[in-house]
Amino acid sequence: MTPSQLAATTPTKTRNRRFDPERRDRLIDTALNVIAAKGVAGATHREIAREADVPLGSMTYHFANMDELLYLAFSRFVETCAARFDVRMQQSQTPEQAQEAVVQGIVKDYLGTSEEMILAYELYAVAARKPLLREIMQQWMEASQHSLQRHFTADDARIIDAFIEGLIVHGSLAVEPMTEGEVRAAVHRLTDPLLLQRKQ
Amino acid sequence: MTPSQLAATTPTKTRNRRFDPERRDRLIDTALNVIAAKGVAGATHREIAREADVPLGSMTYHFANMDELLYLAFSRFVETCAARFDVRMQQSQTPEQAQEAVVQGIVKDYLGTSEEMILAYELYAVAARKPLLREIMQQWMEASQHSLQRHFTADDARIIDAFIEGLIVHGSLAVEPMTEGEVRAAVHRLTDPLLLQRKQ
Amino acid sequence: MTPSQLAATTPTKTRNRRFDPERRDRLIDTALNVIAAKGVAGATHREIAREADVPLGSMTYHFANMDELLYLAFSRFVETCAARFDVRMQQSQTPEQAQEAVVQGIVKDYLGTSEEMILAYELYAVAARKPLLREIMQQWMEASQHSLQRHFTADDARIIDAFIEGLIVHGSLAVEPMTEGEVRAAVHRLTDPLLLQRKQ
Amino acid sequence: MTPSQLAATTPTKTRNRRFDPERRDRLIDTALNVIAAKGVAGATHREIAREADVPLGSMTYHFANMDELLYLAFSRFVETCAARFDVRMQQSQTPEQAQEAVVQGIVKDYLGTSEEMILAYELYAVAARKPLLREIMQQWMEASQHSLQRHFTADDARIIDAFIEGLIVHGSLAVEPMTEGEVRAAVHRLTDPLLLQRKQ
DNA sequence: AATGAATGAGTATTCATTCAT
DNA sequence: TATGAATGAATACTCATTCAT
Repeated sequence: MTPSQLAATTPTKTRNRRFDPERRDRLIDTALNVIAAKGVAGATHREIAREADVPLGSMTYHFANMDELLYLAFSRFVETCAARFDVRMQQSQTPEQAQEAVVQGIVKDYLGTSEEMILAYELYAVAARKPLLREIMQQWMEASQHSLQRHFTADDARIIDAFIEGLIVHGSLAVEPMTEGEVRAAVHRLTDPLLLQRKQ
Repeated sequence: MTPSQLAATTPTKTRNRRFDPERRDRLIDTALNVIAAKGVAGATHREIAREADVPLGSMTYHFANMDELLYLAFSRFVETCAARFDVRMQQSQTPEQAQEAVVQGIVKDYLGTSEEMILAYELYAVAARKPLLREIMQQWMEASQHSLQRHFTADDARIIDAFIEGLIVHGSLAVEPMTEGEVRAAVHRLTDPLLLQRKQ
Repeated sequence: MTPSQLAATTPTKTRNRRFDPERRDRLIDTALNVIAAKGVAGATHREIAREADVPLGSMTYHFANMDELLYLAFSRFVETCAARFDVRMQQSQTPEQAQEAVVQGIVKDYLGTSEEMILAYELYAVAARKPLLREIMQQWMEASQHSLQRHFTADDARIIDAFIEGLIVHGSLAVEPMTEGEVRAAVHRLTDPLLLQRKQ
Repeated sequence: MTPSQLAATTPTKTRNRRFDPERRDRLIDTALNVIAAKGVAGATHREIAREADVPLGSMTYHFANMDELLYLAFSRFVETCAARFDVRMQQSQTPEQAQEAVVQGIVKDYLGTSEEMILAYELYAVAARKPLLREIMQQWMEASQHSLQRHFTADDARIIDAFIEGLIVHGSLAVEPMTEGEVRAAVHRLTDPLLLQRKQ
């Protein structure tokens, strides 16, 4: 067998890329992608390194251990989601716009892309077991309710937030996903009476 | 002292336990316990076998592979939950009793024991990735809505079911878990208007 | 989950077939098929039992161990091959017919079906390591040379037999398999001079 | 006695042998030895690692999977055999020397050492089933015929090569191995007529 | 600062064989 | 007599992490 033939069997080395200042950052994004694709269980150092085209040793150089990386990845995910929802709330002026923003938040941000939902479920599961990640989950809820409090009372915000949660879960795992119309009807049923007595 | 006598003196090694007709069934229960304790990722053949005090080879004798075991375990979990909820609904006579049964279902069956919640989250996460387990999730939803339809229209049942889902998730992962009073208030806010126009 | 759904996951039991007098015989044939399909290494009790639709316990009931089964299977294979070749030689009257019978034996019996060749290679490999199976190999050679001695001297028979062997191996593993014409030319080149001085 | 002194007294555990730059290469050789000793089926990661005094994890670090290792091992084997035969052919000047080189190649290189034959049989068997290894087999044949074409026409080379193959198989598996004299007689019977009309 | 090599613990799964029924 | 249940040893392979360079 000639050396060139041998090379076909062994993975080709495409590297020697020493300078890569944003690698750490890029690895966190890659980690999220891998979690979405294969779950937390499938998000191994090896898999993430391969996906990011980075040497394996680089993983533990940048992150003390997997838990740290998970923490960073899910933090970023939650921040992104929370910020996006806050923009929707912030841009709403009237109560009716706020209602519709909730509907759009559910339909556009979650029901559309299964990737977001998968990440959320992975976070639920892991948060139930690891306190560090549970904190992230709680920050998300607080941020979410904070956004809702731009238009609703604290108590109502909590209820609405829970409702959003439920609609998303149901909407994504049900045999036939909820339509935008169904989501809108559900949101209205809960929030219409609230609007009458809303925060002034 | 004959060898057999000697064996009697030696600390019982729990072996030679050849006949064990309900082992398969017991293993499914053990699997659920292990999933609750360590997650799907931690529910390995070894761990379940150790917990059930059964030789490792016994696992793959009884279950073709891990997915089959997961399927059986989560099926049992879902059946138990669905049956319990159906009893609550069935025992309710008036709409007001049905409302309260929903509240009790949330508070007693889920918020009380974190184990049930953890199992649910694990199921969400794994259902989002494996079609076989997604089916279970969907059967659960259908069963749940079927129970609710004893007292509510199909459309309302779907909304209420989603709301229950959200209250449970929020209730269990929030910094301070929801109290029974808060849950009751939330349920009433959604279902009170429904009762007026309810199924006759 | 209903029982019927569960059955889909667990292998269906198609049995309770107690009376099966030729089972042992059938198992030997099945073993040969499995060896041809998956090699000696892939011919496990489980695989053969599955292929023959027979309970696993039946394997060790009929055969003391795998070596015995291998012995019986390869014996049958060799007997079949040897008998077939002997018929070819026996039916040849003239030296020219014997020559052509050799050609046909190579082309029709081996080069055509890769299954026979695979079984032969598996036998070579295993015979080189296990004395019991080496005996079978030697019986085959003797039978083969005995058949050839109907038309050639003992010394020539041995040479011709080796040549047949080589043509078969080359013919079956080469990039482009030998054609019937090439085989005929090769056989003639070796045996034509022999015919002149042949056994009278 | 300090712990470190204690360690010095304990029998060397051959560990902490971190740096071993030619390990991969050595493992390929060890693999060949194990295949020769126990067959492809017996050439397990564990066995090869033990034989090479290397930790088990080292095997899958160096080779993506067993097939890759088999490929590399048999490639090396075939290269060695082919090179050795080519030297014999290259060193022959006259046709008569070439004839004798063929004889010596058979007798010295194969009939003498059963290890080489066993490796060849294992390769046949595995080549019949795995396309990747079949390629190796074909490269071997091509190399072999290329060497023969230093002295014979392409057509004759193919026939002679097949004949060599058969003589080796027969010679090694027969009840009483062929003698050098018998091999020489056989080779002469086939090649003498060829020499008269040989390549000029 | 960065990484290729290395490793021990662990993974699901397969297996020949035993044995109580 | 025949077999389903059982099991300990073994298999290929993956992994997070360590560490010498």
